Amino acid sequence: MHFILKRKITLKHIARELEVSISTVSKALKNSEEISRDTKEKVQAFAKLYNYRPNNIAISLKNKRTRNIGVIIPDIVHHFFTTVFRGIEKYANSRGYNVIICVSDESFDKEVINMEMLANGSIDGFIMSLSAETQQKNDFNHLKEVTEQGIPLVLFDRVTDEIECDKVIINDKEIAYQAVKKLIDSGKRKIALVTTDSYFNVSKKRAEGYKAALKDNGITFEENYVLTLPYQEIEKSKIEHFFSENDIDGVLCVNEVFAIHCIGAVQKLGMKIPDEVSIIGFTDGLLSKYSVPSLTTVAQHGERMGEVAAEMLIEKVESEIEDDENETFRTETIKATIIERESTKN
Amino acid sequence: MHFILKRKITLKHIARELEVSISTVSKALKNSEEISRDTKEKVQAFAKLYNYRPNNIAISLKNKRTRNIGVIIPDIVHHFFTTVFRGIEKYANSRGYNVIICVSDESFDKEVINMEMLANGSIDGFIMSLSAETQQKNDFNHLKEVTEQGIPLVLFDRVTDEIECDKVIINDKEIAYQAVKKLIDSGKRKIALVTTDSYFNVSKKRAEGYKAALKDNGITFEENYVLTLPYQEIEKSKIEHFFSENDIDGVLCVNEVFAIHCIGAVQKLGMKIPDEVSIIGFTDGLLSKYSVPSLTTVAQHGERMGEVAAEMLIEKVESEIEDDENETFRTETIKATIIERESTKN
DNA sequence: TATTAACACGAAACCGTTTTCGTAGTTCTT
DNA sequence: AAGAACTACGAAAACGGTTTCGTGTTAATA
Repeated sequence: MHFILKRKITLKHIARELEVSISTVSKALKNSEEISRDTKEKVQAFAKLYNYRPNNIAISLKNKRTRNIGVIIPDIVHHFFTTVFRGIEKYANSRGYNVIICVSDESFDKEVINMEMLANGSIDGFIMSLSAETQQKNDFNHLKEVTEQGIPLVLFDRVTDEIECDKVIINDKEIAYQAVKKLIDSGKRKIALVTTDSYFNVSKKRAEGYKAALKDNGITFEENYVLTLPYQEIEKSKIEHFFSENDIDGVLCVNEVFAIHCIGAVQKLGMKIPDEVSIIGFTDGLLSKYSVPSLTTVAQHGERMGEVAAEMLIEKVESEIEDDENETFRTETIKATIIERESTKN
Repeated sequence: MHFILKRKITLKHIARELEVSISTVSKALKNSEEISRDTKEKVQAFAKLYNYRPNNIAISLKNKRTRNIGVIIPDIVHHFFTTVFRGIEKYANSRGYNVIICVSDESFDKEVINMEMLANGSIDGFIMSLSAETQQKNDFNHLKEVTEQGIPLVLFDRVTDEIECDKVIINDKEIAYQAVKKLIDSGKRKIALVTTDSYFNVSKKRAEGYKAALKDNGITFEENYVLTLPYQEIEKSKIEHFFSENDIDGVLCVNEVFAIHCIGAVQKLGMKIPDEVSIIGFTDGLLSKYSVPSLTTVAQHGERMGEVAAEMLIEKVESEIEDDENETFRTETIKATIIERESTKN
C-alpha cells in the first residue's frame, strides 16, 4: 500500500509554480478585472487541476468572521432539542454557516466552559437554551460577558429576563391555557398538572396558563392537583399514588415522558382513556405518536424555532452596524399547536 | 441603555500599553524563562485584568490544528445517532476538542458538500456514518479525497469496505443471530424479518444473522417471511397485510419504529404479545422502553460507539507520524446486547 | 514626439499568534 | 581590563489568505 498524500495546495504554491506573485494568484482566482485574461485562465486552470480550495482558517483570521455558529443546549438525546437543532442546522447551512455544538448536560459549569471555549474567536455568535442548573442558580454572568464583548446571542425556549438579547420562545402560557380549556370543554373539571420544578421558566409559564384556564372557567385551583416530578429518575409509584389519592379526570403534562407515565398509571388503576381520564402532553415526539392510546399533545414546532433563532442570529452577525447605541432586541414567539389524538375526546 | 463594548484584547494591545514587544508579551504569558520576573508579573496582571484570551483562529492557523472534529450524520432527530453523537461530544470535549456537526439528511450531495465545506481547514478529522443515498450509489470519492489529503476519518455503523480507514461497528450479524435464537429457544419457528432495503450494510448483516440462526436450527428460510419497508413513510396496511397473510409467531425488526408498528398490527389482528407473537427490535430508545407491551430490543450502545470513534480519531489526529507507508487501520466492534422486556418470553 | 491614460502585475501590510534568532547591556572570569 | 557568558528583550518570519497602493510597460491622445 502506498499513498501519495496530496497535501493541501496554497496560493503560495500556485504562485511559485506559475512564476507570478501571490497577489496575482489571489486576484486571478477572484476573476479580478486587474488581471489579464491569459493569466487568469492559466491560474484558474492550474487551481482547478490541483483542486485548490482556500483555507477557511486563514480567511476567518483575515475577515474576523468564522461563519460558525455556536449552539449550546442542555441535552442532545432529547426530541425537542434535536428538532430545534435541525432547524438551526438547516437554516445556517443554507446561509453558508457551520454549526459547532456543545452540550451543557444541564450543568452550569459546563455551560460556562463551553461558552468560554467558543467565545475566543471560534464562532460568530451563540444560540442557546439554558441549563437547568443555570436557571436554578440564576447566574448569567457568562452570558453577560459574551454580549458585552459584542458577540450576538439568541436564547430559545429556556430563556431569562436578566439578559438583553434576541429570544425565541413559544406561547407556553397561552397554549397551556388552550389545552386545559380543551379538557374543560370536553367535560372535565378535575384537572391535574404534572410538571417539573418551577425554576424552569417554561414550566412556570405553563402553570400560569393552567391556572388561568381553571379560573376563567370557574374551577378553583387545588394545590393537590399539581404533581411535581424530577426531571429524571421518575418513580412510577409516586405517579400511581397521585392518581389513586386524587379524583382526577383530566391531566396536562409538561412533557411527553410524564404523559406516557400518566397513561401507564391511569391504565393500571383500571381507568379508561380518554373517557374517564383525558391526557394532554407537551412535545410531539415519537412517544406521543406511537403510544397506545396515542397522545394528544402540544407541538412546539422546534424546527421552526431553530430556523427563526438562526435567522435572527445571522442577521445580527451580518449587520456589522455595531450600532451600540440603539441596538434593538426582539423576542419572537412561535405559536404552538395542539395535535389531537386518542388521549382526549372532543 | 449604554453599553461599552469590551472588544477582545490582543497581544498587540497589551504590548502597546505596557511598552514592550509582542514577543515579550507572548512569552511572558507562557511563563517563559527568558522573561524577567518583573515583566512577567506586569504582563500577567494586565492580561488577567483585561481578561485576555488568545484567539483560537490565530492559533489554529499557526499550528495547523483546529481542535475541531467534523461529524457528518444522516439525521439528528434519531435516537441512535444522537446517542452516538453524545458519546463523541463527551469524549471530544474531555480532550479539548469541539465538534462541528453537519447533517446529510440521507442525501449524497449534502454529504459531499458538507465534507468539502469542512475539509478546507475547519477540522482536524471526520467522524461519519454514511447517508442512505451514498450507500445506494456506492460512490465514495469524497471520502477517498479526504483520506488522500491525509485527513483522518472514522466511519461508524454505516460503513463501507471500499474505504480504508478506522471504523466502529456493532456485531450486527451476531446479535441478530442471538435475537433469532432467543425467539427459537422460546418455541417460535415461524419467524419474520422486518427490514429496510439491503443497501444498508447493517440491514444486510442483520439479515445474514437471521438466516444463519434459522439454518442452524433446522428452519428453512422463507422469502415470504421477509417484509421490506421503506425507511420513512410506512404504510400500516402493508404491515397488517403481511401479518394476516402469513402465519408468524416471532418477529425481528431492524429498528424500533418498525417494531412498534408490528406491535400495533399484531394487536389489531387480535393476537397476543408475547404468547402468540414475540417481537424483538433494534435500538433501545424511548419507544422500546415505554411502549405497551414494552419492547425487547437490541441495545447498540451508541454512546460507547461515539466514544470509541472519537478516541480513535483523536489518536490519529495527534499522532502526527504521517507514517504514510505503514499506516494501519482498525475496525472496532461494539458488542450489542439484548434487553429483555415484555414483547418476548423466555 | 511628448504626455497621459490604461493595463497588468507585484510589494507589503494586515489578521493574531508562536518561535527562532540576534543583540544590547550586564555580570562574571582570569 | 578584555573576553566570555548571561540576562532580558525585540525583530522578523511564518501560518494562508485579502487588499491597498505603487509602478513599469504599452497604447492612446494632443
